[in-house]
Amino acid sequence: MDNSVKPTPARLRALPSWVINQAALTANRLTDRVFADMGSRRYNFAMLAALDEFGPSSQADLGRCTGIDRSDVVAAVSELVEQGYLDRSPDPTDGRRNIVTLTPAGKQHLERLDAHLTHAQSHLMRSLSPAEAKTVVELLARVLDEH
Amino acid sequence: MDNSVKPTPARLRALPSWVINQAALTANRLTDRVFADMGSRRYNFAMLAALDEFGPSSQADLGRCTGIDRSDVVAAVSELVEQGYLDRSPDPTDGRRNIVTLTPAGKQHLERLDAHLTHAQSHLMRSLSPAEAKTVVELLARVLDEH
DNA sequence: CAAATATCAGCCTCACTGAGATAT
DNA sequence: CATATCTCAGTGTGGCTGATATTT
Repeated sequence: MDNSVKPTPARLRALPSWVINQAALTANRLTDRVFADMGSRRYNFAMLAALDEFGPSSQADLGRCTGIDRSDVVAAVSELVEQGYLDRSPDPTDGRRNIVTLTPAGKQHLERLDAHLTHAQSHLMRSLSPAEAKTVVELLARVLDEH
Repeated sequence: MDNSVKPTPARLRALPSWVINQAALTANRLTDRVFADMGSRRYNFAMLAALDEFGPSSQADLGRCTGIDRSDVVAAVSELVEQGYLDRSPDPTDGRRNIVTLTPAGKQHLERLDAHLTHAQSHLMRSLSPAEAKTVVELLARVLDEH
């Protein structure tokens, strides 16, 4: 055994799954701090973003388009309703559903979060050119589309 | 509210942290299943890979080069010792340290894991050309180097 | 009847913190 | 004395499962 400083093992560095996971850890550390500073969470932001883009939706739809589990959607929506950022009411045309709606305060909160998040992204990707950052997003998006 | 199938919100699709995190979830689902099938875990593989590449090491060194927390290294090494894949013995030259060594069975196990992992990687990245997959790994590696 | 929705209770792993005992 | 290592106990979250009640 020697005492020299050791780099990341080559077997790990060459493994897409490992590199992607380490990058996700770094990304989550940065963004979760932003969310915590603003009294929110990743899932909450995803709910707000979906409702802003698609308008009032059922919880099941919210879960499907964000990839968040049905059970976690319940918790995130409940928290956002308590904070006054969402309204939740039964769907008059389908008794199984709730209709979730973005409030004006929710829209404001979304924009605040978005601004801070944008800043965190450029910090995260600061070692890449804008074109390279775009490449990463596009290639990973293609990976996601196939799974 | 409409009932059409909704895609991922644009605000999320454009967020590097979100895309990277979703890719990591996909990658971890695939690899963790491989590990589970072979009675192992991500952290265990990282320990084996580091010891194979650098030779006998202290637990602190293992944690540093893999990015795994000191406390989780203890657990992973203990499990691997129980399975007969590692030896752990006190460092005669430094009473604070353990020297962790890969056993022949551990080396064998590493190679088995590696083979199955390689297969899982090509499944994960199947929508990208080899060159594109390499690009993703290289760009994300640069992101990691800066954090 | 089968399928979809919302909710709840609980699980497991990962990532991490803090503190202690020991050694340098 | 300050620093480094190993260990243990415990925390929090994220992601997920299973069951239930209700409705379509």
